[in-house]
Amino acid sequence: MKKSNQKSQPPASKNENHYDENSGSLKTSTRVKIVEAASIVFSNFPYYAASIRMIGKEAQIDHPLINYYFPTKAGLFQEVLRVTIEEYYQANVQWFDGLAALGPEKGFSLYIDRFIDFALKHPKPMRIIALNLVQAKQSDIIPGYQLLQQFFLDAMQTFIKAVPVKGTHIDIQMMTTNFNTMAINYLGAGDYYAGILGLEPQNPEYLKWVKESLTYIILPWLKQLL
Amino acid sequence: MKKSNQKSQPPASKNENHYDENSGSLKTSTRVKIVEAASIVFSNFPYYAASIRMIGKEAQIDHPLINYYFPTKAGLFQEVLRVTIEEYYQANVQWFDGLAALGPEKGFSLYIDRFIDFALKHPKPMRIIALNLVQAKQSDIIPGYQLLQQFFLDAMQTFIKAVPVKGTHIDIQMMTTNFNTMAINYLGAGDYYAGILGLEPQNPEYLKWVKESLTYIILPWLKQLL
DNA sequence: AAGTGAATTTAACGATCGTAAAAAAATCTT
DNA sequence: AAGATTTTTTTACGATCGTTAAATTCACTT
Repeated sequence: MKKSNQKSQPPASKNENHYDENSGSLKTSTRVKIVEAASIVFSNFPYYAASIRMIGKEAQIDHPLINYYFPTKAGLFQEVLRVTIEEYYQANVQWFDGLAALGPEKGFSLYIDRFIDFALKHPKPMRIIALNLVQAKQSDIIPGYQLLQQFFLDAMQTFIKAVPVKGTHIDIQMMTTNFNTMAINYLGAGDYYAGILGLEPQNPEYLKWVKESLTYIILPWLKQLL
Repeated sequence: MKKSNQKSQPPASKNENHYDENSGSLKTSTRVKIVEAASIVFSNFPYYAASIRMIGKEAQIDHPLINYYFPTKAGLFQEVLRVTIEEYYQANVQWFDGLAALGPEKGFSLYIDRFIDFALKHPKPMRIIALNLVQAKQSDIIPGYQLLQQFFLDAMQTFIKAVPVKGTHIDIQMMTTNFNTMAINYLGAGDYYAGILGLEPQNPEYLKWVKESLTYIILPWLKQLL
C-alpha cells in the first residue's frame, strides 16, 4: 500500500555528472552542485547560522530546489558531513605512507607537513569539523553529530593500523585525541588562533608555529609509545 | 543641544542590589537578573543560536524589557563576555598563589586541580568562551570578539607575572596558548570531548583524563622554561 | 507532435528573530 | 495627593528562517 501523498522521488545518488552535448563538456548534476555549495557554506558558518538560502545562492539555484533533492536541512548537512569526513579519512590514511622507515622525528615531521599541506589545499573539511564540534548544549545537538565523534575514533584506528605501537589503548587514545583536538583547532579555525598570535592563518610563520606546537606536544609522547 | 528622539536612559551600572522593605531581603536589580540569565543562555548556546526571548524566559521577565536595559543583543553579549572574562581572570590569578615554592611537578599539579575545581563550580565562563571562540567566517565575527582574543593575552601575562621564567616571549606564548586551547576545549566543551571518550563530563575519570593530558603536554615544556 | 514524468521556478505559509513604539503600571518628587 | 519620571507590559513591525504546494518548464518516450 502506497502512501497517498508522496512526491516524485529525486535521484538519491545517481551519476554525479553527465555529458552535455550542447556545451560538449561534463555538466555537474544539480545534486552535486548543491552538496558542493553546501560544503562551502557549512565551512564558513556553523549549522544553525548557515541557511538554505545561502546555499541556494552559492549554487546559483532557487533555494526550494534544494528541498527537492534534500527534503530537510539536517539531511543535507549530514550528507556534507559524511562526504567531508570521508574525504579527510582517505587523505589521512595516505599521510602515513612510507613513514615507518623514517623513525619518529622525521616521520612525524613529514606527517605534519602532509597534514598542513592538505589543510591548505582543502580547507573545508577541517573548518566544517571545527565549526560544528562545539555548538550547543547536549540536548539539542547538531544533526549527524555521531559522525563527528566517529571522526576521532577513525583517526585513532588509522594511526594504530599505520604505526606499530606498544602503548596501552588508553595511552594511544589520549595521544591521538590530543593531537586531533589541536590540529582541528589550529588548522580548522586558523582565523581565530592566528588572530590571537597577531598573524594571518596562511602566513608561513603561523604554519610553522602550528607545526612546532604539535611537535613539542606530541613527539615526546609518540617516542614513548613506539 | 539634546537629541529630540531620545528615550529615558536606563541605569548603566547603578547599585546591583537594593533593600526591599516588603520582603526584608536583598532584591537583585532587573539589570543584574538579565545579565545572569544571559550568561546562562550564552553558556548553553553560541551567540547566533541564543535568543533574546530565551534570556527573557530565563530571567522571568518579558523579553522587550531586555531592550530597555540593553538596546542591542550585541551589547548584552559584550557585557556578559566582559563580566565572564573578568571573573575567569580574577580566579586565574589566585590559582598561582603559593605555587612557586612547590617546584614544577607539584606546582603544576595543584594549579590544574584548582583550575578543574573552578571549572566544575563555575562552568559558565569556560563554556561561553568555548562556544563562541570558533563561530563564523572572519568577515562577520561575534560581537566583542576582541575580548576573546584578549583573554589569551591576559592569561599569558598572568602566567609571566606569577611564574619567573627564562624562555623567550615566543616560547612562553606558545606554551600558554597551547595550554589554554586545550583547557578551554576540554573543560569548556566537556560534553563533546567526554563524549568522544565515552564518558560523562563530570565523571572523575574524565577529569583525570584531562589532567593527565594537560600534564603530559605542558609539564615538560614548563620545566624547560623554568 | 502529443503525452508523460522529472526538474525547476514561483509563491506563500507559519514560526522565530531583534527591535521599536505605545500603553500601562510602578516609583519617586514635590 | 498630584505630577513627573522610571520601569514594565503589550502589541506589533519587518526580516529571515525551513518547508510546502502549485505552476511552469524541460527532457524524453511513443
